[in-house]
Amino acid sequence: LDPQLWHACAGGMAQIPPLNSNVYYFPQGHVEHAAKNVDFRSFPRISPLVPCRVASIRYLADAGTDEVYARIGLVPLRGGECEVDDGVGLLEFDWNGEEKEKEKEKPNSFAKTLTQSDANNGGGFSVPRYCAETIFPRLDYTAEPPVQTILAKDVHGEVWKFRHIYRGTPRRHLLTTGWSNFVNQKKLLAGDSIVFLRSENGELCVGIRRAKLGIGGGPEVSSGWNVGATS
Amino acid sequence: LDPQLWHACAGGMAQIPPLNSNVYYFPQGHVEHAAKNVDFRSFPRISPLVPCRVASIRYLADAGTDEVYARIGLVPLRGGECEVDDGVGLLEFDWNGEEKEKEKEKPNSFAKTLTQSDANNGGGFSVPRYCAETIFPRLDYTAEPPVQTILAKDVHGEVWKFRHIYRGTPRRHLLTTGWSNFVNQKKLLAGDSIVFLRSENGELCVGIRRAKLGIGGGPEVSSGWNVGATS
DNA sequence: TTGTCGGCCGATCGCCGACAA
DNA sequence: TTGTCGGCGATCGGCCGACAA
Repeated sequence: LDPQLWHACAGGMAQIPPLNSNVYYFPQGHVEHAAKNVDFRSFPRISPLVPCRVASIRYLADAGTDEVYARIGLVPLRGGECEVDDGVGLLEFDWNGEEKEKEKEKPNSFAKTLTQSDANNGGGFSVPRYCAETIFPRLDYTAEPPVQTILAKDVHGEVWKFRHIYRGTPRRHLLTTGWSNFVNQKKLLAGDSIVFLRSENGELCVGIRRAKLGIGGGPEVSSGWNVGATS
Repeated sequence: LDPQLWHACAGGMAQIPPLNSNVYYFPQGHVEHAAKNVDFRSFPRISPLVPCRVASIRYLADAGTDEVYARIGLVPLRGGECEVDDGVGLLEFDWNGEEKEKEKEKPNSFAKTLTQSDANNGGGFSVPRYCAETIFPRLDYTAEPPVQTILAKDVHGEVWKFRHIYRGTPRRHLLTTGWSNFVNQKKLLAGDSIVFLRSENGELCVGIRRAKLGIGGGPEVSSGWNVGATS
């Protein structure tokens, strides 16, 4: 999976530490993410934070939901080499809420949260002008109406086809034919987000972010780690 | 699962030995049914047929495909008690091909292989007259046209609703509303069979037989059991 | 008796501009 | 600029009798 598309899908709040950098590994956070109701009192000898070196990073996407995640290989560090590089050790996703795209100069991706009209069966997708003009291929505005076919690769490399038209009064950009099929196949709902990315080789890519995550995301879980402080 | 419906779905070719009867267990046939390419040369000590007593029988149906199967508990017999009751020891299914319903006096089930028109999307189901008159609830032929609602339980106990009408010139029995939904939900194809059964308590039941079995059914597999004879 | 076909009618899909937030 | 709505034409699902195997 292209790291560029991966980061566009994950959003700016998801930070991945550089390869070979030194980070802290938090077993509690890891286990709370992976499973519920693990009782750490059974493992009293585990250190709450473990200095590690980032040995490998794999950018992945769930085959069913398209949700992106990373598999990071960590090697524990021995005694003296415990200097951690920066404060970005904790892998945490928190891209919910309206995202402010604070890209530097060349924003090559755009995310939009689907409205009811976007997700409604039988409807089209209202393309924000900024997205159509900076991310999509150039449209021939001299035609009447201006129309083109958009091809976009998803995180699995599958290509999706959309009809992109500029019409209506006032004029606006819309995705029509192909859109409802995409919504149905990906099981998108109002509130989910769609990401368009123009990759470095000029290819258009498409990713999604679910409003409701496939796993986890529930209310806080007590792992028994700090029960002494709360009881 | 009702054994009556089970046998109607399995067809007359599927024989199940009586409880507590004595049978031969064939490990080779069993393993060839369960897995492919098991090399029996690794287990040269296994006897090719094992006298057993039938300790339990469970009539089951696959949750996904509705295909019926039986789980038979066998207890190996010691030395002297090896008298096998009859020749029905090998559990084998072979219901393919047009089945001849050679029921004795009270045929309470009927099977039909779906035609292209039956399975075609948007079409109905042409009910053979014999099935409509002997299995279905009595239809009021004085109405114009004669119509009734059919309720039928499948192997999971789920109830399906069909509109049964007697119309056309010449007159014939048809299932219309509800039929295409049944075909789609069960993923039926032309060549598959449908079984209607009137159970002892008068309930109507419906089962299916797939033309292509969910598992197995492929070409012959060499298990290495008799390699000496073939090489 | 029953399998297949074309007709036909109603429901749904999906593209459209109007309008307003 | 863009979200939602009603309109409406095209398509599809599904019920029908005609006809023939």
